[in-house]
Amino acid sequence: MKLSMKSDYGVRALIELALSGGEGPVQRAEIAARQHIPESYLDHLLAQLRRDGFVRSIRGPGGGHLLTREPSDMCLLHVIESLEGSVAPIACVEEGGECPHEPGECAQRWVWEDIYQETRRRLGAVSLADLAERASAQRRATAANYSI
Amino acid sequence: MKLSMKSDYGVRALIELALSGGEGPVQRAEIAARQHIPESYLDHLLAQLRRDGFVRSIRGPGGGHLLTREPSDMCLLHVIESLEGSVAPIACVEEGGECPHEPGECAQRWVWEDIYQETRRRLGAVSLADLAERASAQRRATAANYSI
DNA sequence: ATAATGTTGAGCGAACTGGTCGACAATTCG
DNA sequence: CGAATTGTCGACCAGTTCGCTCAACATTAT
Repeated sequence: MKLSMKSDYGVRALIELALSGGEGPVQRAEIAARQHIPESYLDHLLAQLRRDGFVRSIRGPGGGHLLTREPSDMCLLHVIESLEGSVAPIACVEEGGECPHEPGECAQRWVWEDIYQETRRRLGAVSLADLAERASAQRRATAANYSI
Repeated sequence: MKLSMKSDYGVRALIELALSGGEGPVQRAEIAARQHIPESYLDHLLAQLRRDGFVRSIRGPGGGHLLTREPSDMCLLHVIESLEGSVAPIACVEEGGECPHEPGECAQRWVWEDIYQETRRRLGAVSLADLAERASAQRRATAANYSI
């Protein structure tokens, strides 16, 4: 029932890009440092996110990574589904899934189906902009604490 | 984000016991056969469920497994938490958890916290009796189909 | 005693996770 | 042009988990 680090890391990376929006491409090393992600692992996540159209990249000196759209136009659900594959808690709940044991439906399925839909609904309601704003507010608070 | 087979199997086993309530102990082999669970694997699940007080067992010939309480008095949440450990989608959301990266709170945590609580709420609202009733209705329907 | 049953723990192959590394491609700058 | 900088891709790897098996043992009805 656990989410993998992929999603956590991936979302953090996107938040970082959102926070640096409009300041040109951000380099892998910088994302990794600021969000404490192993740099060579971040490769894979960025690759996946690029494949699914969340980021684009620029090679060569001065290159880096950029969001393809406005942070407010990207929801957490799509990001997680890109990285995690699916947030279905049990296989038979996904599109076209069937309970392998019982014909038609099994006794538990409706419960998980409900939880699945609710999870998707909630993740779909959160945009990258929401997360970035929260992260930035948090940084300001932390900075204020340090400066006392 | 997947539930393991443990929970699925374990819940099925308990449903089976609920359906056979009042008919004396049910043997491992019978539960396994009726719910298509590998018999020797079922051992571990029953052991766990016994440790956490959902079933008790009687040894020797004529022995088997019984629920310790009324099916209506056991909710899905407790069963799943016994078998799965926790339904927390991310570690920092559990009791006493802290985001290892960021001090205080991380930008994503609130989302997962909400989903965690909602999931627990929904699982807590479903009793074993509900599931057993559904399973039995389904069996009647299947039997009716076959008899046409 | 014997047979039927549950109990326990060791172990196993396959898959997955989190991560590293190295070769390569593209781009910029001198 | 060539060197430096950056991203891209795929192989690989150690460790863990998953689903499952098995063998040895404990308990009890007959």
